[in-house]
Amino acid sequence: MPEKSPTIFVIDDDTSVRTGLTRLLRSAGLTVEAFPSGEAFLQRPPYDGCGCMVLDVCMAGLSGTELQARLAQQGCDLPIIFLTGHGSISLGVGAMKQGAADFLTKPVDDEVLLQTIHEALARHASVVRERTELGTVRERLESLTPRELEVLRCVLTGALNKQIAARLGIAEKTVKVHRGRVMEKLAVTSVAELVRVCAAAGVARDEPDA
Amino acid sequence: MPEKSPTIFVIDDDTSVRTGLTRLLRSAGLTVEAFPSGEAFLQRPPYDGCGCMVLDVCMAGLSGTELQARLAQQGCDLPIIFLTGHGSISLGVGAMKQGAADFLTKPVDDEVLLQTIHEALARHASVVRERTELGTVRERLESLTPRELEVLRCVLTGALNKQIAARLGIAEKTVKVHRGRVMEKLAVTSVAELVRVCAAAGVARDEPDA
DNA sequence: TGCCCCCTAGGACCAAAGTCCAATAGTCCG
DNA sequence: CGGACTATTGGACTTTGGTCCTAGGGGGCA
Repeated sequence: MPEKSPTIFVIDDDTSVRTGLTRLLRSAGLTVEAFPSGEAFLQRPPYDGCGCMVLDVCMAGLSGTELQARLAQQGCDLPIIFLTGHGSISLGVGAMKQGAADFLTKPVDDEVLLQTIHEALARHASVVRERTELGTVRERLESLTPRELEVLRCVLTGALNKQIAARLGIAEKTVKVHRGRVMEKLAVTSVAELVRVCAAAGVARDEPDA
Repeated sequence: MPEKSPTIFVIDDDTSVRTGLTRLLRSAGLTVEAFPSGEAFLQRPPYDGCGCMVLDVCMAGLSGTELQARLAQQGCDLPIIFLTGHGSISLGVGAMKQGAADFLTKPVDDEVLLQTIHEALARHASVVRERTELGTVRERLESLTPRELEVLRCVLTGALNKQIAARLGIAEKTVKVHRGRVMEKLAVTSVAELVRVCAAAGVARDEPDA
């Protein structure tokens, strides 16, 4: 199936700006959802697809940067393009330090905005892809029993089965069984693959000493 | 031995600013080198230790952002803190997008600058550490013969010795020999370690099909 | 020409990993 | 109480991986 088309979330408390932006982006073939405030956006069920946000810095209630902080804290990875009427350098630089995709001043040139959005979408597409793959691996990792996870951690250190057995106080035979199940559950066929998927998923390996 | 103390490179075409900054930073216990222009800094032998740059945006000759681009292109990873008298939002945001550590407006508060520098140094220290480790691995990788490298790439895919032998058209025995030498030269004792160091050094693995 | 490095590889083994079948025991849940 | 799941292990093998020692052929270099 084709990927779901990316969605642009426009958030601005000025109705005319909102409708103007929405019209512009829709006419460029983009899917748009517009909100009059950060609070309104937060009401929305979390979006986990590809997309980006176009966010006014200065709004009543939650400011743009406050919303940015809130979203970051929630683990939302949508790239944020800020728009501002009367911003300052430090505001812009601060937003960028917090991970904003860009920070544009109003009135913004239509072409520049579209260009910026497309760059953000392109970068975000790969972020989403990676996140999705990571999800699969995480799911598989969670199907491991505690013992299997222990064995996995040892395997990641490069320990031999007999060393693992000694560390866990069980027979080498048992280690082999767990190890086999780990490979099966994680759907890998070699230690090389195993190390890679675990590295991607951030599985800590046991410290080899102790 | 203790790490060499980090060096701050101050670049500003205004002599009084330069001496002022130098004095401030030295009194804070930092090592400083000051230059009147980007060109002057580029004359200097490349610095590969930990440090950071404090760079005026607007200078005759190479501008701050031009120097930033030049350094990035040369692979210099020193964090850059920009200082500007009359900057614009887009200038600041652009510098940040290009990877600047921060972008401060003059007159800059002494405390803020020192704080910013210390943050940059802290982050750069780990970058340097990582770069150093990477260098060791790269060196070892270069000591591999072409054939050993081929075998390594196959091993990273998780292929069995016999599969590697088939793909390279040699005896399994020979694969073992190469493989053993690879492990020795890279100073690792397990496939798990091998995969990790190669991932860190960005060794591409062979495509398993073909 | 002689030396060194690289690639090759066989023989002889040993250690490690993985597999199939079978079995015991504890825990948790309906 | 009877499954379902987990953890554990034994036996019996097969396959793989890795290490000695030995050794020939090709290429580059002093």
